[in-house]
Amino acid sequence: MTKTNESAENYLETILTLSHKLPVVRSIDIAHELNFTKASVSIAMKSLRENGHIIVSDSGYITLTESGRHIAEMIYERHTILTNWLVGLGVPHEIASADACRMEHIISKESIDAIKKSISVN
Amino acid sequence: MTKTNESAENYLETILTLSHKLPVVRSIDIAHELNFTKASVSIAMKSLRENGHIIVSDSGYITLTESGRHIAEMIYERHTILTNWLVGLGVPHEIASADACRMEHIISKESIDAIKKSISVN
DNA sequence: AGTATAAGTTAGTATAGACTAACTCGTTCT
DNA sequence: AGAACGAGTTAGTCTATACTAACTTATACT
Repeated sequence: MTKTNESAENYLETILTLSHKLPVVRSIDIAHELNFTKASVSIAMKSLRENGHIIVSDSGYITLTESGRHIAEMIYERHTILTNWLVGLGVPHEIASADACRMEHIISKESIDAIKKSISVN
Repeated sequence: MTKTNESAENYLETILTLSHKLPVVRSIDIAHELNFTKASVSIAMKSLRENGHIIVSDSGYITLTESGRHIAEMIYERHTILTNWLVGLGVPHEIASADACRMEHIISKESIDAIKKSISVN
């Protein structure tokens, strides 16, 4: 249930953010958002389903489970922290966000906490 | 010649740092340093050789070419910047260095420059 | 000389994560 | 009814990277 690769984290985060933008989230929406093929998303959703991170309704509507939401929110928070911090250093938002998207999966809890603290101090 | 994956960058950086610690650098030294097998390093060295990033002598001594050193120094500088910056935020050195090791390959030039600038200001 | 050891190489395997092509359904439009 | 489209799935492929096992070679030691 806790097993997550970088790619799984990314999908979960995307589901979370799409759920804020769209009435329902389907595989095809994720494919469009990430510029992946339907096939790739289909396989990824199968894996997320099997690991208990999402539930897919008969109509194909995807919702996060407890564990899925937990991961998605953690990653999303990291994304926000990293983006804000880079933007604060003068990095253009577009670039900051793209960098955050890659860093959010690999940075340690210690480092992200330290960054968070340093931002709140300013 | 300019093609570098994350793994190639890592090998080149390791060759550079080992060359500061050892009289000569061999494949086996890299394997020990990175905790990879001889076989993995052998294949990686073959690829670095083919891409013109290293030269391997008859005795198996590895040296960086111009392009190899260029990449290695760039990555090493990033490593130093990121580590120092995280340590400055209160992250233990061990953890900071490990995080830097992963971030150094994926962060944009813009962001690394911004971090560098923010450190020199302090 | 003959064996042991260290280093390097090769062949074949595994995993992650994307892709294309081709198929199935179900809804919609004429 | 029948074609068309949209969404999802499956099978098979590709690349990057690491692995194990087995081989070669050269040095080194008794």
